[in-house]
Amino acid sequence: MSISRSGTQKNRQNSKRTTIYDVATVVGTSPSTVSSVLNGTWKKRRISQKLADQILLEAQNQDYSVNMQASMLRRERSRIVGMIIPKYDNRYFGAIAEQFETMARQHGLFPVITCTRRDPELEIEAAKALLSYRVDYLIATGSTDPDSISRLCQDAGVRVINLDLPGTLAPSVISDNYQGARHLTSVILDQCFKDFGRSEPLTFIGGRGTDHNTAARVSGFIDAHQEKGIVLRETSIQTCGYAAEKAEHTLALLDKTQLKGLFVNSTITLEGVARWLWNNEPSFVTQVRYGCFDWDPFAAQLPNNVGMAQQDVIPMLEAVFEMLEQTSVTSGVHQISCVFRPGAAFRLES
Amino acid sequence: MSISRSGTQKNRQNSKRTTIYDVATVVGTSPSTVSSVLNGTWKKRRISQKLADQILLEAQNQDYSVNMQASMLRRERSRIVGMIIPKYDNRYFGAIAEQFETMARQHGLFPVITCTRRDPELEIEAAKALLSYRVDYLIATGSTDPDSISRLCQDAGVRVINLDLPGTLAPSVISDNYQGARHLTSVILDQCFKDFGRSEPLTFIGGRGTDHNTAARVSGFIDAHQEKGIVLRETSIQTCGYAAEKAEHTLALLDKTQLKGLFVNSTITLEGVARWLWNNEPSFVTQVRYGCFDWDPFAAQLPNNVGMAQQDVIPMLEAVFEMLEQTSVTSGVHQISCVFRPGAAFRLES
DNA sequence: CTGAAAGCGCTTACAG
DNA sequence: CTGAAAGCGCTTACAG
Repeated sequence: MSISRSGTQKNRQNSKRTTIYDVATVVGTSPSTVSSVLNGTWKKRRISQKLADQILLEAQNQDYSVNMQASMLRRERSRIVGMIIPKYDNRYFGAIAEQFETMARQHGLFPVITCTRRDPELEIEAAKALLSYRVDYLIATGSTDPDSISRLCQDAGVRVINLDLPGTLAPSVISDNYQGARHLTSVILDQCFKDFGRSEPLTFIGGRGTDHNTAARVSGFIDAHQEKGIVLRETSIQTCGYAAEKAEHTLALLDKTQLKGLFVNSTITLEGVARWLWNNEPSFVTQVRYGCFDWDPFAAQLPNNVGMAQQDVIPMLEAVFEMLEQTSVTSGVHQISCVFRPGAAFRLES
Repeated sequence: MSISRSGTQKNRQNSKRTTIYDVATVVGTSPSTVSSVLNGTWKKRRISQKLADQILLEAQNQDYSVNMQASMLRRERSRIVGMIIPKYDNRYFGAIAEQFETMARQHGLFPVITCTRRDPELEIEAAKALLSYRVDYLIATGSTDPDSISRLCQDAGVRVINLDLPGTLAPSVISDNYQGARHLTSVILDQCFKDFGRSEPLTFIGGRGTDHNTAARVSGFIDAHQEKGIVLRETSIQTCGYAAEKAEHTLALLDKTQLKGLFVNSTITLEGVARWLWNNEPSFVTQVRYGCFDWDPFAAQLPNNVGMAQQDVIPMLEAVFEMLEQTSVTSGVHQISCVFRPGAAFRLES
C-alpha cells in the first residue's frame, strides 16, 4: 500500500469541484435540501437537524465550496461592494483600503478594491468592470470625476457613494478640510512665533487650486492668518500640483527669506519639500518650521515638523456604510473632522 | 414635454439590466449571435460585419454590460487572479498591490486582493473565499502559513504561487534577503568606520528568528561582519518581533555605549527605533548610524539613516506572472535581488 | 453566415 | 419535513 500525498486523492486532474448534486447523491437527498442546508435557510424549511448534520458532514468530506458565480447569478444579488481608490502606497489610502475590507466583512459583504492611479480613464474602466461583476454597491474614493461614475452606477441601478472627494450626483463623505487646515495653520504660526519671535505669513505648497479639497484648505489657511491679523503675501499660496518634483522646483524659485513657515498640502508634496529642505545650508534648515495636511508615521518624525492633520478614516468609513444601508438616495456632503497629530519633538536648532 | 434627468430614462426602478436577449430582439437576431459578437468570437463564426456593427451599436444604446457571473459560470474559467497580502499601508506591500493590479490587467486577468493583516486564520478564510469566487490563480503574499494555503488550492485545482515568504508546496518568489542584508550591513559598517574611526559590531533589531526572511538576513548580517573581521557580541542580534513598541522596549534595555550602529529589519520596526532615538539626548543621537531592510521615502530622509535595502517589486511580480503561465507546477524558490537606496545626505553631527 | 438547444451550479416559489 | 422544476444570463458544440 502506498501513501498518497496529502490532498492528492481529491485532486483528480481534470475533475471539477463537487457540487450540491454530488453531496445530495451521497447523502441520498435532493439538491434543494443540500442547498438550503448549506446556505443557512434550512431552519425555515424545517429540515431535520439530523439530515442537516449529515449534509454538513458530507460537504466537509467532499471539500465542498459553494460556487459563488452560480449563487450570485441565481440570487441576483452579489453582496459584493466595490471600491475604486487612487493609490495603495500611502498611509491614508492604505488605511482606507484596510478599514474598508474589515468593515465590509463585518457587514457580510465581499470587498473588491481597484486602484486607479488617479487616471480618469482608468477610473471609468474600473467602474465599468466592477459593474460587470455586478457589485451591489460602489464606493468611489478620490475620483477625479465622481459624477461620471455616479451616472454609470445610476444607470445600472447600483448605489454609489463618493469618499474623500465630493460629487453632486451621489452622497459624499469627506474630511473637514477647512477646519483641519485652519487648525494646522494656526499651530504652525504659533510655533513660528514661539521659536522666532515674529509673525510672518506661511507659504501654502502643493495641490491644485481647482481641486475641491485644496480649495477648502486654502480657505482655512487664509482665515487662520486673518484671525491672527497676519497679512498674506502674493506668493503665499503655491498650489503647484501634488507631485514632489513640482514642490521642489517651486520652492527653489521663491525668495528664501520668506520661507520660514510652510503649510504642506499632502505627504506626496512633503517628499519634495523635505528633499529641498535637506539640500539647503544647515543654517537655513534650522530656521524652517512646517506642517502637513496628511499623516505618515515617518514624515511625523522628520525634524522641524510641527504637526500633521490626519484624516479620520474610521468615522469616514462608518459614515459610508451607514449610508449604504439607507434606502433613500439622498445626495449631499457629510464632513468628518480631522485629527491633529503633533510632529516629533525633535528640532534642528542653530 | 418635460426633460428627464440624464440617465433616468434607463433607470427604470425595478428593471434588471439588459441582456443579450434584449439586444437580439431589437436587432432581430439570435442571442447566440449577439453573444459571439460581444465576446469577440464572431470572426471565427463568420458573422457579417454589418450584423456585428448593428449589434454593437444596439448594445451601446441599451448600456449593455455583460454579466460576468453568468459568463464565468458558463465558461468555467473566471480569469480572476486573487492575491492575499498582509497589509496595504506600507510602501512595499502597497507597491506590490498596485503593480500586481497593473500586470494582471495587462495579462487579461481581473485582480482581486484581500488584506489579511498577518492573521493566520484570516489568511485561510480569505483563501477559501477567493476559491469560492473561483479564482483561476492565487498569489499568497507574505503568508504566515503558505503550505496550508497551497493545499487548499491544490485540492481545488487552482494554481498558487507564494510571494515574499516561501513555502514548500508551491513555487515561491522572494527577495534575496541574504545578499541584501549582507550588502546593507557592509554599508552601515563602512559609514560607522568613516564617521567614528572605529569598527564595532552593529546591532540587528526586529523580526522573528524563526521567520524565513529574518533568518536569511541574520546570515547576511553575520557574514558581512565576518568578512571585515569584526566579532559580534552576544547582544548583537535582537530579533524581538516586528512591532515598533518591541524595538523601543528592547533598545531601552541594552547598553547604550554599544548601540552606535543599527541594522533595522523592517520599516515597521524602524518606527520604534526612530522614536527611541529622538527620545535620547542629542549628544547620543549624533553618534548613531543605522540602515533598514525595507524602503520608505520618508524613512529615507530621517537624519543619520545610512541607507535602505529596497525589495525590487517589478521583477518579483514579473517572475510571478511568468510562473503563472507555465504549465508545470514545479515548486522551488526564485530569489530576486534587492536594490540599495542611500539615505538622505543629512547627518546630525555634534 | 446563423440559430436552437443544452447546460454551467445554484436558489426558491410551489406543491405535496 | 422534503423534492421536482424553472430559471438566473451567458457560451459553445452542433446542425444547417
